[in-house]
Amino acid sequence: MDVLVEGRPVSAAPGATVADVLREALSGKKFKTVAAARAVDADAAAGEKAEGRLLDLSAPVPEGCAVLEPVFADSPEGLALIRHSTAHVMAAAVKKLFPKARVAIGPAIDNGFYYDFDVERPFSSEDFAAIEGEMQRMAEAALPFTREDVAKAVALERFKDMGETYKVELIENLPGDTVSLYTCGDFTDLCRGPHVPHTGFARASKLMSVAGAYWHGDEKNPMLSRIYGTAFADKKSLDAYLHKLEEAKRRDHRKLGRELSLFTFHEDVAPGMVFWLPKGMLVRTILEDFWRKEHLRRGYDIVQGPQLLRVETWQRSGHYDHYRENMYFTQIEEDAYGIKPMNCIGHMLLYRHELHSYRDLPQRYFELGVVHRHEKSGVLHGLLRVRQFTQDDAHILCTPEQLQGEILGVIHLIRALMELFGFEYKVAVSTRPESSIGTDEAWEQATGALISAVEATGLPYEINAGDGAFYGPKIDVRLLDSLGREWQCSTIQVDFTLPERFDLVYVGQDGERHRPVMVHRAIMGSVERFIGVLIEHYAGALPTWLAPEQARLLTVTDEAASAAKRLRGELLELGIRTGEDTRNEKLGFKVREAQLAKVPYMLVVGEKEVQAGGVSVRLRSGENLGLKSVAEVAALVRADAEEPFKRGGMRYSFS
RNA sequence: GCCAGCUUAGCUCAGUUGGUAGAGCAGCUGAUUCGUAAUCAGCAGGUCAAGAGUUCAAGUCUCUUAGCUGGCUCCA
Repeated sequence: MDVLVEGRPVSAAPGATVADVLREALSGKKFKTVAAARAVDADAAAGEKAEGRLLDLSAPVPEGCAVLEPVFADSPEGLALIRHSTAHVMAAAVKKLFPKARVAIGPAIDNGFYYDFDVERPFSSEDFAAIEGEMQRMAEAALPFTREDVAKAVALERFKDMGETYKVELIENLPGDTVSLYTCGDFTDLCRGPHVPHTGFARASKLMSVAGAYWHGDEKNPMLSRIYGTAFADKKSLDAYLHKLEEAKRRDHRKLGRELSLFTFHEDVAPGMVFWLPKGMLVRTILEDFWRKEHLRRGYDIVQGPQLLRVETWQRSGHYDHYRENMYFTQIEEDAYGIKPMNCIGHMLLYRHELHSYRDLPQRYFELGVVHRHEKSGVLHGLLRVRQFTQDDAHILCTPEQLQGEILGVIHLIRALMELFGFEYKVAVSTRPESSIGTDEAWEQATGALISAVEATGLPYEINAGDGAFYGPKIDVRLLDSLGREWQCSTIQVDFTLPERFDLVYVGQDGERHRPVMVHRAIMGSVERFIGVLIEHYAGALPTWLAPEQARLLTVTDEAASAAKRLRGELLELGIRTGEDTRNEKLGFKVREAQLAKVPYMLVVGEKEVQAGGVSVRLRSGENLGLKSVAEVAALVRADAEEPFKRGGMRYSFS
């Protein structure tokens, strides 16, 4: 039988293993880094999309196999295998050191792997040294991973004998009559495979952290002790990854927020609520001003509703039944009030203020609305997950015929904003959750409208089944932070239910009253979160249009102080946010501080500049532009600030 | 909420087997007037997160509470 390997035919003798064929086909050196192989059958190979299946190197070449592709250790697929196998090695080490531990599951994940254990005493990072030591010994021994396929009943018997109750449960729920087991050293585990040939592939690994995790992710189940680790094809890649993590810590918005004096928290006073310092508030103000103007330009009306609404209203809206857990309540005299967790009710009551004609629709209400949501304490995270935040919220009331167009308009606005900042983002459509209100028909209609709108834009998207809001399905857009974690920002939700509950109407062409459709949408999502992601995205060096201090005058000696004060006044007049550092310090020190504050333009004023009536310009990149006049500096800053707006459909009014 | 770890000066962190708290930066004072990432000296700054317990003695050991950090979806 002939098999194609890297485009060349190789003969496979009867009974030959995958390893035999690959060793034959590849030079000896190259073969050493092969972790597994991908086999494609003859009939599948003829098709366009031949995916094939992964095989152990020790497996026999399957009947009818036409193509064998080596999976190299440093390929993404090979890495996943190494990580999965390293999880087994870790489990073996844990079983050796803690014989009572019962094993649950141990998959490879994005940047490594984990394994869950049921132990009397949860693991702590102090256990790592011992476990890593044992793993290292196994890696050096290069023990083979051996596979056996056994009948389910046999496997059940074996794992029951070992007291591995989680594995027993897993086997019971597996389809088919046989299961595959992998043994490495003294440790046998239920596993679909494949694995790397031996534990030598697990030499570049490191345990990262411990965490509690529920069996099957369900909080009703027992809590297991999870150990996270990572593994790479070689030590160098592992070190590079660890270095990258260190770098990411430097971009952490919480650290930068303190260093740049943007915001602070007083966790004991108001956990999960932001105190905005002057510079941070300035960034917010600039962003919000820009955003209000952009909304006015796009036909939105700016409105504002109250913070507190009486509890009866929340009962009517359904929030009391479906969202009470996350709401704050307060009692004054005889009346109970709920602090708004969302802005929609206010906007509906605004709509009810007058009778609307179909000619007035769509009506788009926009509000930078402050909402409070009582999130569980364990999930709070800097600006990215807070309890009080500001939504760039809008509610669009329109006729059913206008719905599609309105959704498209919102998606275009999302794209324009993402392009302005150069964000990468992911789109998902979330469908009806268990706890929800409204008819099946309305849900289907709304979900269909969202999906066809996304498809019309050609953006790739995924479906999150059951992840919708209680009143309607939604489109979500998620951004990534410096560690690659996803944070939801934009959301578009179609709602046929609340207009019903609050009896919203418009008068149609026919003179009859009709029910409008409501679209809830937020683009930044939360101004707090969006700024948090922005800080990490730019590593604190905000683009010039958003920089709280666009330029800073640095004096060389006291002699230049009065000139600096005058120049600052002139720049402020020209609309440049300018600071000054006239302290009695060396220039090098002032440059360093301005650099750390990530001020885009450093303007040095010394004897030379006073003589010439200008400033010496240094950029935060370190580049020196030489002597410039005030007018030239203002033009430079202005052009720099406006630059990002040349890309998309956004407008920036310099003021 | 649950699991682990953490909480010492404004910030970043030391603090030995339990013996009574220390540094750098920041702040204040003074000297210095200096050319593109840290001038020097002095001063001041702490109920060691809060509370309880063990002990002759607790930052250190035990318990409780609060907060923070990382996890808790990705099917052996």
